[in-house]
Amino acid sequence: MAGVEDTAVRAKQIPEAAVARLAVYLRVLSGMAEQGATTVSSEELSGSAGVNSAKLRKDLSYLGSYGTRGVGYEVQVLVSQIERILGLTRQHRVAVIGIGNLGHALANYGGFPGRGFPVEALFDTDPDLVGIPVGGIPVSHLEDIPRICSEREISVGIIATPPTAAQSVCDRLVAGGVQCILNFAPVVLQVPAHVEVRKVDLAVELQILSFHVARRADRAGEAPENRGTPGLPDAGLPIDNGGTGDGRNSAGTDGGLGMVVR
Amino acid sequence: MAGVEDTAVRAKQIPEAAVARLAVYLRVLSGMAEQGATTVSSEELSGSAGVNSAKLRKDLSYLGSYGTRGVGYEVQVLVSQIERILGLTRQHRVAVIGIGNLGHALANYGGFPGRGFPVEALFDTDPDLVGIPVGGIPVSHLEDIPRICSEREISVGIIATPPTAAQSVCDRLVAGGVQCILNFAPVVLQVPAHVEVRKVDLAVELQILSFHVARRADRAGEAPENRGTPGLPDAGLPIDNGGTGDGRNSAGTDGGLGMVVR
DNA sequence: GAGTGTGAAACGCTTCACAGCA
DNA sequence: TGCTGTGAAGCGTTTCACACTC
Repeated sequence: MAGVEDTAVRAKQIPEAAVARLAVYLRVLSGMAEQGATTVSSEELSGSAGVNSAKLRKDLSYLGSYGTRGVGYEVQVLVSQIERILGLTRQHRVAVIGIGNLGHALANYGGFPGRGFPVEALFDTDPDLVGIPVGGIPVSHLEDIPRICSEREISVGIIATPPTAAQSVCDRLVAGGVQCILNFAPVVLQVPAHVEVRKVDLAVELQILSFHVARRADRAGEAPENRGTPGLPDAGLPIDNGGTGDGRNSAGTDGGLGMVVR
Repeated sequence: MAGVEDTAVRAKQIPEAAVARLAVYLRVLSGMAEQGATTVSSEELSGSAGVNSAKLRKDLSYLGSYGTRGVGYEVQVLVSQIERILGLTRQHRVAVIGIGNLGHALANYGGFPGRGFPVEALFDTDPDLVGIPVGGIPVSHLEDIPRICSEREISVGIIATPPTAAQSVCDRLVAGGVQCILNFAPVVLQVPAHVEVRKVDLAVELQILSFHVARRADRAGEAPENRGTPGLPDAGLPIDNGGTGDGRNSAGTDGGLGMVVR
């Protein structure tokens, strides 16, 4: 597989972490361009993007050398180069599966970020929804996922169903030729190697935050800087973990964020 | 800051990456417990969580030694230990700011994942919304964020507003004593050091996926396995961890999902 | 002088492989 | 025998510091 001959040799294998940041730089740069800026320094751009300048320069260096020493970078040039690397010069048709609260929000975008991610198909199981247009696109049934995705050349699937439905939806997306999946359901999806999955998990995010609060509380012994408001350590009630049972969730209808609660 | 700080006295300093996975293990374990499982091996648990067993064992070792050689781990014990480490034994009151599509979805949870994250306040600027209850809680005006958060002892703020409002909302949350912020708006927030921020950015996620598709297309020169009709190697095995309640989420549109578009 | 581009050091996370205990 | 717990090796990412260019 070596092949590397593609584009001029430059496939240097950009670190995954850098790819995520490039997307952020792109947004900041677009904002700057809109306000008329034509050049930026690494210091300036990194400040707005929330990283340090060394990291920013390293990241940009993966694109090639597009800066001018003593001056900075040309905003337009960076925008184009980042779009090129991220593959944003072509369209990626999107399908949203699970038209609950979250799915609705996604479908209503109409067309995603600037350019590049038009929503072209919606799916749900609910008979009351099938056939009805949401954000201009009629909702289809889950069973038609393979056919429709194939016909419309969908390349990205966004799963916003309850967790129990997620794997089967995923399988159908794969059968329909979808290569990328953004999964909002709290389940670890099983996919063939050629499919890329990214997961967004609200519960996990909240729990990570919780961890940090807890850590902070521990070492709060003598934190000098406090913010005026009291705060109260709030001892916290134990939530009786004993029971554990929590069971919840079942599949709802609303295909929504994954938690079911009700 | 280079300083050594009080070198870890008690805290073994669990790697950030491990913390995120612990939350996943917790969900899987809760599901197993619900189905009556009392013990698991690292092989089993890691399989369901989508990681390899060595990593799982290493992660669990940060909690202490709770396994039994030759046997495995007791599900209940792991659940309790992970909850302890993640600080889930106490409540973290949540406020949602920006009641658009996404905000609504979040507010309607009613109470978050299983236990621990009750939504106690909602905010928006829209006069038509202020005063109206959503998911049982009346919407308040952004101006009251500091007072209300302080009164209700909110510790987590979820920002689901349009990007332009995000920083000012953030400042008010900080003024109200909020320590953790989950940001759905596509902006890099500026916060004091004692506040923890996590960001969920739909646009970035899609662009990362786009990058991978592009890379893949490049080296598709002679990929033997193509997707013809992918038949799927059958991925499906039962994961069924589904059950546990937790949740998920994300994105919002109007409120912010983040992409700006032009 | 100002600011980029980058090798090399430092750091943190992951993987390996095996000792140790039930 | 079976599986956990963990030191140590391996790797990817971040940071440093400075040569180089405008």
